[in-house]
Amino acid sequence: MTTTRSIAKIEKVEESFSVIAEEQSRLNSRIESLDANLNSRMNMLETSMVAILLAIQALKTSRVVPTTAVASKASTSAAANGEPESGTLVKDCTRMSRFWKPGTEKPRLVEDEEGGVLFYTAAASSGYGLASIEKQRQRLPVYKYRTAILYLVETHATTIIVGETGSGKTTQIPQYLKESGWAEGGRMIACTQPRRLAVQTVASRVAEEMGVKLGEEVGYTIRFEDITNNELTRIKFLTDGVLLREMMDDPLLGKYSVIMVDEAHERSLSTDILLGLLKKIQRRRPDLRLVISSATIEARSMASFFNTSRKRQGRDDGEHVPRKEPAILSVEGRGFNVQICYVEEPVPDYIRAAVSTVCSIHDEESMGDILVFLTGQDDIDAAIQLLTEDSHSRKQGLIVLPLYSGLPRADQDIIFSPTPRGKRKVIISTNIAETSLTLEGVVYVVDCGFSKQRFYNPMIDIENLVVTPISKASARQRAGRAGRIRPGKCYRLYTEEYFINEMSADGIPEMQRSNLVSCVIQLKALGIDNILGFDWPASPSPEALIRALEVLYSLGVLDDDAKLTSPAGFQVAEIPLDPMVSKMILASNDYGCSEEVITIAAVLSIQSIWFSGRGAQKELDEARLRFAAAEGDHVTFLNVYKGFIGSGKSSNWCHKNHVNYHAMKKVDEIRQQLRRIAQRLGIALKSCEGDMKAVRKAVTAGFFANACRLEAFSHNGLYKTVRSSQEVYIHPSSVLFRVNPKWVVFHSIVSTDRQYMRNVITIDPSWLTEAAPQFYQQQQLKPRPH
DNA sequence: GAGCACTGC
Repeated sequence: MTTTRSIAKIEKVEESFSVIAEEQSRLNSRIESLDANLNSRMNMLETSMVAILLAIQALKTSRVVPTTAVASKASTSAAANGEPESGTLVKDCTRMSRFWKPGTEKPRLVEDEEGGVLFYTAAASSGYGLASIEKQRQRLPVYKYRTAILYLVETHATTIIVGETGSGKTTQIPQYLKESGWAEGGRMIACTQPRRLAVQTVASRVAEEMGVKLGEEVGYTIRFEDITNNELTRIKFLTDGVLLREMMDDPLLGKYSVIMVDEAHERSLSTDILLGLLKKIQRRRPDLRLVISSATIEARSMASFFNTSRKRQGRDDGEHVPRKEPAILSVEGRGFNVQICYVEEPVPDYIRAAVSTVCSIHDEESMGDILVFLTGQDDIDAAIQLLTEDSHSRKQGLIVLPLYSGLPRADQDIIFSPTPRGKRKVIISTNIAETSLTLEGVVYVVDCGFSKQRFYNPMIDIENLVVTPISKASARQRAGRAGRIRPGKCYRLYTEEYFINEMSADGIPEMQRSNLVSCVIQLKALGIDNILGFDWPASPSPEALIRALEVLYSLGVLDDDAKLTSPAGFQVAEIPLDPMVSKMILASNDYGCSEEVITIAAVLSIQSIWFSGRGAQKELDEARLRFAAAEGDHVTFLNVYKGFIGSGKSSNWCHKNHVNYHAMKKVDEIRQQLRRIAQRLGIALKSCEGDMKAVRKAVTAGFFANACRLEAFSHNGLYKTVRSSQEVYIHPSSVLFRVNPKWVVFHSIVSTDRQYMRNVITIDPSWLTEAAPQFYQQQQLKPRPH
C-alpha cells in the first residue's frame, strides 16, 4: 500500500520534472530568438532615442523648455545578470551634459541588467508641507517625461513604458493623454489592469486628482460594476478581461483612441490574449495608439512583438502615419534602495532557513517589519510553528502572521493594522504579497526562491500545482517589497551564483502553462479562425491548443471546420464561464432546470463556499453533512444556497453553518449576472422543483468528458476515467466520499499523491451517450467481462 | 480520510 503510494509519488515527481524540462527547453529557444533579434532592437532603441532628442530640440526652439533630461545613446555593454537593486552600475554619460539643464540635479544614467534599456535617475525633489494636488503630480518621477511620452505616443503606434513601482505612470499617463487632446471628439482613453482592486483604486485616485466625480469624466468597469457614463467618461480604467469582453461587441474597439495595457510583464492569460488581438487591430486602425507598460526584462520582447515594420522605413515618413517600430522609454521609480544578501551555501531546508533568518534579523537589525515569501499554506504553517516555538524561549516582540488568499477576511485585516510600538511584525506569505497586496512598513524581505505554479499537461488534460524556482523578475519584485518606506534589505535563501547563472530571466507565461479552452473559444468568438497560426506574444504548445479544440468540438461548440456552431457555440462564448459550465447551462434549458443549474454554475466558479479553518475540521464536516445530498456535491450546493436564501442571506446563518458569507454573497452576484445573460440568450428561467434527475442530466451534458466508473471489486474507491482510464479517487471533502457510487462525473481534479476528483455527482451511464453520442461509443460503457 | 500559488469574465 505504502509502496504503491511511494511509487505514485515518484512517478508524479518524475512527471513534474519532465514538464519543467520541457518548459526549460522552450525557454532556451526563446532566449535564442531574443539574441537573434538583439541587434535590430538596439537599432530600434536608438532611433527612438533620436526621436526624443528631436522632439526636445524642436520644443527648445519653440521656447518651451522641457524639464526632461535625456541621454542620447544606449550603452550596448550587456552587464548580464547584474542586479540593479544592489550592484547597479552607475556612471555619468558624457554626452548627456549637453541636455542637462543647469541648476537642476544632474541626471545619472543607470545601466540595466539587460544592457538594453535605460533608466534615468534623478534625486526626488524635496518639499515639505502640504502640496496642492498639482504640485504632487509634478513631483512624480513620470512628470519629467511628460513631453517625451506625448511625443512618442503621437509618432509611434506603440509606446512601451518601462516603469518601476511608484513612478506614477498608471495615474499620470492617462491624464497627460487627455490633457493633450486624445480624448476629444467623443473618444476615450482606456487603461487596463490585471486586477479588480487596482482598477478601483487607480480610478478613484485619478478622479480625485482631476477634481471630478468618479463615474463621470473618469470611470471604471470591472465585472459586476460599471461606473462609467456613456456621454461623459473620457478616461476609463478596466480589467483586461473586461476589455476582452468588450471586443465581442466592438471588435476594433472603435471608441478608444489610446489603450494603455498596464502591468503587461505579468503575462497573465488575458493580458497575452489582449496583446495579440491589439496587434491585429492596429493593422486595421492606424489611428489607434497603444501604450504598453512593462517591467524591464519584458520590454524588449514586447517591442519585437509589436514591431510590424518590415525594414521599409522609407515608407514610414508620411505625415500622419505613426512609426511601426515601438518606442521604449524608461521611467525610474520611487522605491528606496534594497540591499541584497545571498546565502553562501545552498540551504537544504528553506523553511528552517527562513525561520533562522527571521530570528537573526530580529536580533541584529533595526526595527521594521519582515515579509517572508514561502510557497503555500503548508510551508507557512510549518514556519509559524517553528517561529512561535522559538520565540517563546527567546525574547518577545515578534508578531507572527500568516498571509494567503484562503485566509478568512478578519485574519487578513490584522496584517494591515499598524505594528504596535516596540514590536515587529513578521508576515509569512504566499505569492499574494508579490503583486496583489502591498504591505506598508516592510523593511526586510526573506525570499525562499520558490513559488507554486500551475502546469497543464495536455496529454492527460490535468492541471497541476508544482513548486518551481522563481524567475529573476519575480526575485526583483519580491526584493522591491522591502524598499517602500525606507532603504531595506532582502535576504535570498539561494546563492548569488545560482541567481546569476541558473535562475531564468522571466517566468513562463501563463499561456504556456494552462488549459486553453476558454482562451480558444474567446478567439473563435472574435473571428480568429486560425488559432494555431495566431500571432501570440508567447505561443502555447500545439498539444494544448489541439486538446482545447478537441474539447470544444466534443461539446458541440465547434463544428468540423473548427468554426463556432450556431447558436450553441456563440451562446457558450457569450457566457463568462468555463465552456463546460456554459454548456451545462445551455443544456439546463432542455431539462427545465436553469434556475438550479445557474446556482450550481455560480458555486463552481468560486473557490469554496465553506468557511476554511484548520482547527475546526470536525465541525465543518458535520456542517457539510447537514446539507449533504445523496446525488452528490452539486445538489448539496443547492441545499446550502436554499438555506442561505431562506435565512434572508444572513451572515449569522452562514457563521452557524460553517458557510463563508463573503463567498455566498459572491455566488449571489454571479448568479444574478448569469440569469441576465441566460435571458438574453433565450434560456427560460425555470425551476425543476426538486427533480434532481433533470439537474444531473444537465451537469452530464457539460461534463460528460469527466465521466468515471468505479473499478469492479475496488475496495479502496478506485475509479477510472472513461475517456483515458486515468486512475482517480473521490476527494475526502466530497459528500460522496466512501459512498463510491458506480458512475460519476467530476468538475475538477486536484492532484497530490493521488488524483482526487472534486465536486462529484452521480449519473446514469446511458446519459453519456445521450449527451455526447460522438464522444462515447456504446461499447465503451459496457461492464468489462471478468 | 485529506488539502487549496494567484488572478479574471
